[in-house]
Amino acid sequence: MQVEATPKKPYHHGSLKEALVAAGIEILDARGLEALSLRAIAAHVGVSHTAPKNHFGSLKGLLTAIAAEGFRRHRAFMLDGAQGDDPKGRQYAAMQGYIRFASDHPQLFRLMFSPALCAMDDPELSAAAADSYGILAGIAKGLDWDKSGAPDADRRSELMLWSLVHGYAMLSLSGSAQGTGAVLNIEDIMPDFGYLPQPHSPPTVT
Amino acid sequence: MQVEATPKKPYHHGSLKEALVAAGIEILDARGLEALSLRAIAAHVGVSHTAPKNHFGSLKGLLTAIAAEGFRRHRAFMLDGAQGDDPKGRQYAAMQGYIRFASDHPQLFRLMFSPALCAMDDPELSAAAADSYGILAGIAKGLDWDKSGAPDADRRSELMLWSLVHGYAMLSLSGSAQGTGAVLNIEDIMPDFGYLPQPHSPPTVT
DNA sequence: CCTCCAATGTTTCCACTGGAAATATAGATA
DNA sequence: TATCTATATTTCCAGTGGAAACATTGGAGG
Repeated sequence: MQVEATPKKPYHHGSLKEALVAAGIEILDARGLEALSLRAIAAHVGVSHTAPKNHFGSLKGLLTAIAAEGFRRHRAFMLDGAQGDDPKGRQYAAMQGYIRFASDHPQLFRLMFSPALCAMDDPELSAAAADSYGILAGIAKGLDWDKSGAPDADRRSELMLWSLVHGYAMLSLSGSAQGTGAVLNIEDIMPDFGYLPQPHSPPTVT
Repeated sequence: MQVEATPKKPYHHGSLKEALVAAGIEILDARGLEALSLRAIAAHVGVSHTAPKNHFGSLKGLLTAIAAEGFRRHRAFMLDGAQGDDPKGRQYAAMQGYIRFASDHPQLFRLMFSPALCAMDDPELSAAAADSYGILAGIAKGLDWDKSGAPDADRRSELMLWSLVHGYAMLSLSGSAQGTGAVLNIEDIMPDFGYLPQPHSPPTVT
């Protein structure tokens, strides 16, 4: 080897872990789940396909980290616009954020709930998921849907709300629901929610 | 296992199409989605891995046919036990059947709603899915959840019910819901459904 | 009856995948 | 300075789905 005209690329990337997760989400949004191969992600960062193993162990480990980041952004979507004075307005914005995240990042959303692709029991992933769920649980408490007075009424209200919203999002992504292509709206499944907030732009998630 | 006692295996299978779908569902139930390869299905039937192409075009075509059969069995689960006199009892049994199918055949259920794996616009698949959805729509009409009097109130009631049940099933399969491992119960998300039918055995689906 | 044809399977190949193992590099530490 | 360790590369391998050429068979027409 003789002349190295171009400045040499450092052997060590420096922040490969974060770069791989970011690259994965980019590929996911741009080319979908089928394009999300270990080699594709590595190439996107300019690294060999075995480099991720040092940081994530396996492809599943990397996908798990991507899903965890997905939950953090998911949470950001729910919090976005949910900062007003009106409690009901905040609830509406959060629920709408849940749905909007699913329709804006369908592939990432599916990954986040695919136990075949990521390790659901991973500490980082379950922590991020729990943070996201916490917002939803707060809203459910406000709604007070299960009036049975049972000791687990709160938990059941949460589960009802979560099932309703999650099912709506999933069915839309599956192309099974009739509203395919249309903009998802929380009022489609909660007509008595009865609150129309101002339109807003997506949150800036880094 | 199709152990044939006769010495000579015929060159032509005779009913490869049906056999492949059946084999696919068996593998799905026994070893999960990751084991469901074209080669595995073909080997299970005792045929080369390129034979399915004549009948299904590609792996996606085969998976689509498997999903369609899944919807037919899904419908059978909802109809099972929904033959009594009491309308509310029939409704309960059908909803519980929806959930029971998901927990009995989680991998098949996921496949049925995975647009990345099967062609949702396939005529056979969408017809089977529509048949299944029809039962749910009938129940929604009976519930009359959307009392807004809007012209699309029926469709919205259907969507609400479907979202609720589907979301509950999906979250449980994802391992995200708290009731992981527990037997799914429709009353967990519909506490006011207020009807407890007799226990029954799964339907015999062929 | 025979011939040819179209349907159905097989063989062989190829590009691609994730992972294992040995090796190279470079920053940190003694 | 010498080594150690984390990080990244290279090379290999079994497995995947699909394309293409070939083989087998049952059936439709002469």
